[in-house]
Amino acid sequence: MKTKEHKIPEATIKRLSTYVNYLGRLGTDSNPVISSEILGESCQVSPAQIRKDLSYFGEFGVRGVGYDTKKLEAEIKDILGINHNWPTTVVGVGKLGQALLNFDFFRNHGFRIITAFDSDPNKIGTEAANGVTIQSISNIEKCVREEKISIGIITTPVAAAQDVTDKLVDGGIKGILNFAPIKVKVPETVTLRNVSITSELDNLAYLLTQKKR
Amino acid sequence: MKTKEHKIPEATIKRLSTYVNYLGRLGTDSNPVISSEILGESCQVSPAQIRKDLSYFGEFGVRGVGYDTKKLEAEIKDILGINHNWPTTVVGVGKLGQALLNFDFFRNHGFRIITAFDSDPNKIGTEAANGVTIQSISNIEKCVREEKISIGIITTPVAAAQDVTDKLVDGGIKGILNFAPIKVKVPETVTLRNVSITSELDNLAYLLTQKKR
DNA sequence: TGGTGTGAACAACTTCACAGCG
DNA sequence: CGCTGTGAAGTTGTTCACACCA
Repeated sequence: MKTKEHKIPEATIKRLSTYVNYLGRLGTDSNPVISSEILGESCQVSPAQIRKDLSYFGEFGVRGVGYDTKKLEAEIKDILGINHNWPTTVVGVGKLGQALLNFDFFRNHGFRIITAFDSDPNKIGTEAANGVTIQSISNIEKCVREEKISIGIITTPVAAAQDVTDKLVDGGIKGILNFAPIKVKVPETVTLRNVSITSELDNLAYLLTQKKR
Repeated sequence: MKTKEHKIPEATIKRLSTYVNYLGRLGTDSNPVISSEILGESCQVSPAQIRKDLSYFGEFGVRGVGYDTKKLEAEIKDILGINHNWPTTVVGVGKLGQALLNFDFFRNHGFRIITAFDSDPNKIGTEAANGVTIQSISNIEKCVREEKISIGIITTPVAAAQDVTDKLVDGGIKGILNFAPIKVKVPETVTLRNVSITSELDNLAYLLTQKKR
């Protein structure tokens, strides 16, 4: 993979994720080769956009033919870095946390959930899912450091979000995916992404309101 | 509210959601007025961006002073259309569906969850949360039509997603928020938003990989 | 004086159109 | 011939800088 010097649009990364997701679901035997047109139809992206997205990272296709399905999937996984095994933790074992802990996706996409944390004494010590035992929030820093956990997923209530963020950071976490509907603060060295379910709903409400007017 | 003719960037809507979220959490008594600079700090958005975002919809501030906190919150809610009571349903009562059913956010933001659907006979007829009873997937079309449900939230596995989408559409649904990691298809008349948790994780993996290289 | 509102400059992203090559 | 790869054109979104006004 030859990464070119250009800055890559964030939207491109998002789409690469869509592509690899679709390619993975495709029966590779029946579809050994795929064109940007066909892939674009499934992913609802224009063929030109797909080719441009891929061109940031190299030349993966064959002119006049298309892309080798299996090879393309592997290339994109390599680009995204989801062929590693990122040691991951989930902080906050409410319903959303449990949903993530049971989410098949992780196993297939290079994330290995090592541990989970919660503040509820009734949950601590019990098994959350797949052999993952719930530990006390107060162990976060120590555990993140010792187990060399790279990624922390925050699914706590708003009130606890900044506190557990700080603990993860103190333990030396590399990246955080935050589901709590508040923008937590992290030092420059830590990569942060906020997922805002609320803003998705607000956006939907806006679009529906527009249609009415 | 005077909506101007300009097309509004989607990113603007996303930010408005952030602003209103923050304003709602603010003690309005202690902060009757807020400037774009202060608001921007909390929301991690530039002051100019905030003023531009708001300017698409009208003039809400006072020069030399700032914005009336409470009034601004109300204005943005009006813009987004989250001061209505959108009749909403959740399809798929797994862990994620349960998380949403118990999510306080809905009550405060103009979404009223009326019903929930699942295919599991053991769940049908039981109470999911807050007086919401789980019904069979086969009732979707009839129920959506009779209860005039506007918004459907899909939290089923991938395999069921398109099928329940079609049922919602047949019932006359207005908008869909899809959490299943597949791009479902809807007619032009239905507003669709896909939330991709997987792509958020992929994006985080990408950013971490970049940092390493 | 101080913070808003906004046209104009700038930057980022997408689409187009076609050259290039199997 | 057909589909990729890619500069160039077009479009969309953000930042700047300052007029404006309580």
